Amino acid sequence: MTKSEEKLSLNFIQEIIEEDLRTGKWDGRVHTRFPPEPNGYLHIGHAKSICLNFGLAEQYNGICNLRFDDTNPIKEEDEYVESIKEDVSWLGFDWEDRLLFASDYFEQMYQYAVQLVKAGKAYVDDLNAEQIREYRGTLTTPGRNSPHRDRSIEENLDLITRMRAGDFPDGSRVLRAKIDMASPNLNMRDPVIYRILKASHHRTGDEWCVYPMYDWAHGLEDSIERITHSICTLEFENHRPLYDWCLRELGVYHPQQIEFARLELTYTVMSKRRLLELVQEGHVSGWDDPRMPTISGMRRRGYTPESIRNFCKAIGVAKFNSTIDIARLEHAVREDLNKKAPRVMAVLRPLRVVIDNYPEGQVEELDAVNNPEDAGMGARKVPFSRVLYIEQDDFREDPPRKFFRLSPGREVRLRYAYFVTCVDVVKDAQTGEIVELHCTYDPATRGGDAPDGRKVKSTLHWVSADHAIEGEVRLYDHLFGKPNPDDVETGSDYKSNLNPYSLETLPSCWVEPSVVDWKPGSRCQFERLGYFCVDPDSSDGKLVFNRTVSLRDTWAKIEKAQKKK
RNA sequence: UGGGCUGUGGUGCAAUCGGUAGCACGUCUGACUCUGGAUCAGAAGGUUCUAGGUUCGAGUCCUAGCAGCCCAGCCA
Repeated sequence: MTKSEEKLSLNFIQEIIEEDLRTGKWDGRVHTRFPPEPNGYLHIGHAKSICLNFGLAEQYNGICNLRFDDTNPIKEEDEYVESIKEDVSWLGFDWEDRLLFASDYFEQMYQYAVQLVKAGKAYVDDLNAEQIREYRGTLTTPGRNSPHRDRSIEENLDLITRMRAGDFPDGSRVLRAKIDMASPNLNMRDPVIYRILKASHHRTGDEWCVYPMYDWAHGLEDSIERITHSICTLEFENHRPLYDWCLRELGVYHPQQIEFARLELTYTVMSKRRLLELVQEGHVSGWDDPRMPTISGMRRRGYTPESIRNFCKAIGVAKFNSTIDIARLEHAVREDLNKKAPRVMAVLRPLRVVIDNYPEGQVEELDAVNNPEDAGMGARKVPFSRVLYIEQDDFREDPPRKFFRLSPGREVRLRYAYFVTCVDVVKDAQTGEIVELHCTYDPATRGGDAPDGRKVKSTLHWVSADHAIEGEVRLYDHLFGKPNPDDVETGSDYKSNLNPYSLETLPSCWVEPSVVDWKPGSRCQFERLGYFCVDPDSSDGKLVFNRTVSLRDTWAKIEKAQKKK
């Protein structure tokens, strides 16, 4: 996309920002924030928000804070803070010196609450949670005022002081904003803004026993940090009137809240609750299981930060609740890895091949290009010898139509090596299973080109049996079998759609020796198969590879179409 | 007779604040190729939720419907 095209199609948030810049609403400033609650791991949906907030700041010469919205000590942990920091920075964003915590504003937020009480706009309520719910009314009927709604300011002040001092047990009292119990927006029916929680906080320890609720805290955090555009997801639209009310009543700096649609992806689930459930029930190996849509899972799977950022840019930002086809994510990694990943040959399901006319004991080091897309990535040597492995899929004794690979009597090219022709098929006497192929090679085709100009229909990857190193390969597929995991029979839940084939482990594959020293995280393309990366489970003796994504596979499509007929 | 938001090809997003629907992903052809990859060229696919209305002209404006999503935590 060129600059001028980008200008022509601004998303609705960019439009707001540019208008603000034009009118000087924020003195030309753009200051956003990414405000995660440290109660779980980040996923690709958060990546959309991160790219949006940091991206907007970058685009308009502004800044973006990383702010932990840690107002509920019961759910929050340092482990999550650390993983979130790692993920945001891995994605390529820098919060510089603006690593912030809502908990650092607890005193100020409390003082603001006192101010609200003094203004007669908040009161301490003795109703319990159940009673508050009853008094709240329903979607179609108005609520009723609490009997404690009209306490004197003095009494409220005394009560809130004692709440903070720890005089009352959990749940016995709350501080409520005094707004309107008949409002059609339930969030405005005297929302609770402080609750008593005698819980230890991951940063403030036991300093506090009252904690602010989201609606009270969030706007104040934005205000204190002098955020200009407070970007959040659609479900907070109903909260905006309250966000505005709080800041207006206090008469403080007042950012603009803007809501956008959260990301949904086909074949996966995105809610923290469900991801946690998958982890806890052992459907996946952990938050960083390569099948998870978490940032840590995708990192382990082999996704690059660039591919995720490109994906987020490509899907756009709007207010329509949409579901993105996971093929777009896969497209984004392929596009990036195609340019960056060195090519390697590996055979996943080995079929032994003996080159009958190749001298026993001879080994040749053949030249192979590391990346045809980038000459700068150089070349390497791969050893060739008399006994090789090729992919089982690359041979058919009885080739169907349009099958171009090896079959009896047919000549194909071994990549960077020689033309070979299949002359014999050896089968297991008992099972009839093909155990070995015999071929002859044409010495004149060394390197892969025939001096007489003859062509072959296909090129196969291969490894030398004596030189290849053994490795484990883990193939991943979609976590769920249906585009929409919620598409279930009545009575069962999304988990009944878990894809039983989402992980296939191939314990003994053969990889060309150039990868011996590779470390976890290294990425490559196994030619003709897909993009892979070295998993942390690798040990000195044995490398473990994760398949990030397969290559586009035209033959698989043809085969599938043929089967349908 | 709760309120808020949204509705454009299979999917996602555009359309210079009325000018006659475009891009991407996906799908399907073909070319090229030492990856059936990549690349390149092309095709199919939309009565812009519906019905009225304003206008020379409406995806854009008006009216009335319909559908979907969100809200009754002392979660965020």
